[in-house]
Amino acid sequence: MVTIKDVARLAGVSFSTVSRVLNQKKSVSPDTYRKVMEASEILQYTPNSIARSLKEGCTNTVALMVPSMRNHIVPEIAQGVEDTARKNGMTVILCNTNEDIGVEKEYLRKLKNQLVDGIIVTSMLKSSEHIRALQREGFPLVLAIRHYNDPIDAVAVDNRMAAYRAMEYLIKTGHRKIAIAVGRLELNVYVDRYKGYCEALEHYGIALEEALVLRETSGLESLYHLVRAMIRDGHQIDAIFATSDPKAIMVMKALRDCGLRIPQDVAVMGFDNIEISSALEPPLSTVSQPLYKIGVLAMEKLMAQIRAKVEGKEYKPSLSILDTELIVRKSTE
Amino acid sequence: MVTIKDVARLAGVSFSTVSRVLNQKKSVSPDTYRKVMEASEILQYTPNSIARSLKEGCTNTVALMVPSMRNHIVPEIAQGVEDTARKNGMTVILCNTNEDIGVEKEYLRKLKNQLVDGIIVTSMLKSSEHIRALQREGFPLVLAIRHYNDPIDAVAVDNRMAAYRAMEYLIKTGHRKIAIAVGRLELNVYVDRYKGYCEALEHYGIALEEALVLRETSGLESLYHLVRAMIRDGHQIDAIFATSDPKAIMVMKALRDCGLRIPQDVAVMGFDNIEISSALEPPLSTVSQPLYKIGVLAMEKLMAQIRAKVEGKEYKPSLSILDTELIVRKSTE
DNA sequence: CTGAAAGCGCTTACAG
DNA sequence: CTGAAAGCGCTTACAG
Repeated sequence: MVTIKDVARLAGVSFSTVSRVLNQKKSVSPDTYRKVMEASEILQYTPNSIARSLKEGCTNTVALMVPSMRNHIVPEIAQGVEDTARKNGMTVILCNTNEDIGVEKEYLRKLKNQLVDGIIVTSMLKSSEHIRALQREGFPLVLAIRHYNDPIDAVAVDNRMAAYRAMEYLIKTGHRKIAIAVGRLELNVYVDRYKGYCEALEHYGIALEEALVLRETSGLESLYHLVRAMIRDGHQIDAIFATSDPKAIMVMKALRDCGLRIPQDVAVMGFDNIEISSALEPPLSTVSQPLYKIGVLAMEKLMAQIRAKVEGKEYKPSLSILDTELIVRKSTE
Repeated sequence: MVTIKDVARLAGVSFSTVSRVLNQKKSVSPDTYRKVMEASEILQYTPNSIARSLKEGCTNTVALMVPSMRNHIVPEIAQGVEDTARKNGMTVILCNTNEDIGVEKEYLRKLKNQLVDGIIVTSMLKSSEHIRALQREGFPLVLAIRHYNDPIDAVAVDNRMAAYRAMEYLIKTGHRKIAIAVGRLELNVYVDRYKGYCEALEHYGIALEEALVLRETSGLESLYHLVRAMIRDGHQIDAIFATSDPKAIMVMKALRDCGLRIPQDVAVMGFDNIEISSALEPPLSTVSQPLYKIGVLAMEKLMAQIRAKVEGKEYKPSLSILDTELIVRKSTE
């Protein structure tokens, strides 16, 4: 391994001079500058960032905490985070909690004092008190997607409003018996989408029927059976609002297996606009979330927090709400 | 930040004793041990891993280099890598090259001397000479999915054989005019799947028709147009072998838009078995790759390499080929 | 303009 | 069994 001392020896100067040349250009003679740069080039020297981190007290590294790589929206957010981090000379550590709050705690403990300058959390649960504690200690922290109205920097969409708009579209195109396939209610995104569903029904004078509320319990498969059971029990429906695209795909499969046509018998609306939604048969109407942008913005906010902390300035956390877009395709025609 | 000195002060011992207690249990009196552990507990002390890394010369961190988070097989591999790393006290850095060899080089340069103990590369291209150079320097390195018969540790599947078996199934179920939707040939996985296609045709005495070879150029959309053009030009086909599931989904869309039924008019075979393949209409026949296991094994091999390097033992790189499985569903019935 | 020194937080031989 | 010292590779005031 090439160190600063090797460069100093080859250049014939002290190693503090090498450091000075490589970091701040001020106060070095042109001749010294040239010698150091040449030696550095010849030896292909790159400063040891571990040593620099220890000295500087910052690592130029952030953690991205995700609930699972299998979650369909995670990769696109990670793409945004990593792109932005890389462009700014930062490195991203991948922390997968597998939706396990114990693993989350473990990771935070590990990351807190040392490895990272800040954390982006996409796995926040209502009960994640250790994350709130971290923020109170002044540790740079940004929530993405999942947030619970804490005074913590966050980037998300207005799930209630987006769901309301999607429902409104279904209602205005003549649907009245609209079921919902809703995700685990421990996640506020699903609570909010469910609220939007209820509010739209209420606003348009449609009674909420508990039998049409399908609650995903154990994975996508459970939804398949709930849809089939609802149909088998004789509930007449003309639309289903699925609170995520993978749920919508499973709902479509269940409906087809019941002999129902989409959209002639039952319209299906999704949420997320994952890549393949447009290639399905029929193409899936859905709500588009700007996932990449959420990743970018989360990283930018985190860097702003880190900068403020280094400069000793105050930073005021805020909630950024990005726009969603209703994508109408054949599944609701 | 709590340091070893704070613990030493509270416990009333020297900081070297604290380190000794916390690292190797030998040669400490029970009383000292107790005092240090208590103080450490009270202060919630965790050793600064940056300082430890600098001293030890290793970081317990590895890099996972991926071509893109949008690549459908990447998240599942990452899941396997991260799970295995975490269970072994290692941390994973996410390096996204976006299929850009310049970014890849940049990352390697950054990671090489310092941050990580080893690298898992899933983005290897035939032309990635800098990766070969790294391996020759003795840097712990494992390739996953993509490899080119270099003497480098690698984990993959036998794409040629898997494609051959998939084609054999199509042929044995009565298909003769089989088109292929093949990915970019700079990736050996597609070259090998294409070879399997050719060999199966040859073995069963079916002539290879260049007009039935659809080469994806710029993204999935290009395939859509190639399929439609082939049909419009009057080429009679009874099956399409798509070399990945996303390609198969796009192919299915194109066929439907041509008024063709799947599988009655044209059977469709995919490759990868991504989660939603079973929920498509019709459910997609495909080849299942053990992606999670590939991630796990890649990480295990990397740890073995790192261990060998630390212990100064020799390590012999090897290629691990995992089994694929042909999944027959309705799209080829 | 440049070198010697201190110090970031730790680990580990080396004395005692 | 335990403390003092050296040193990992760097940065940055401090002298000169």
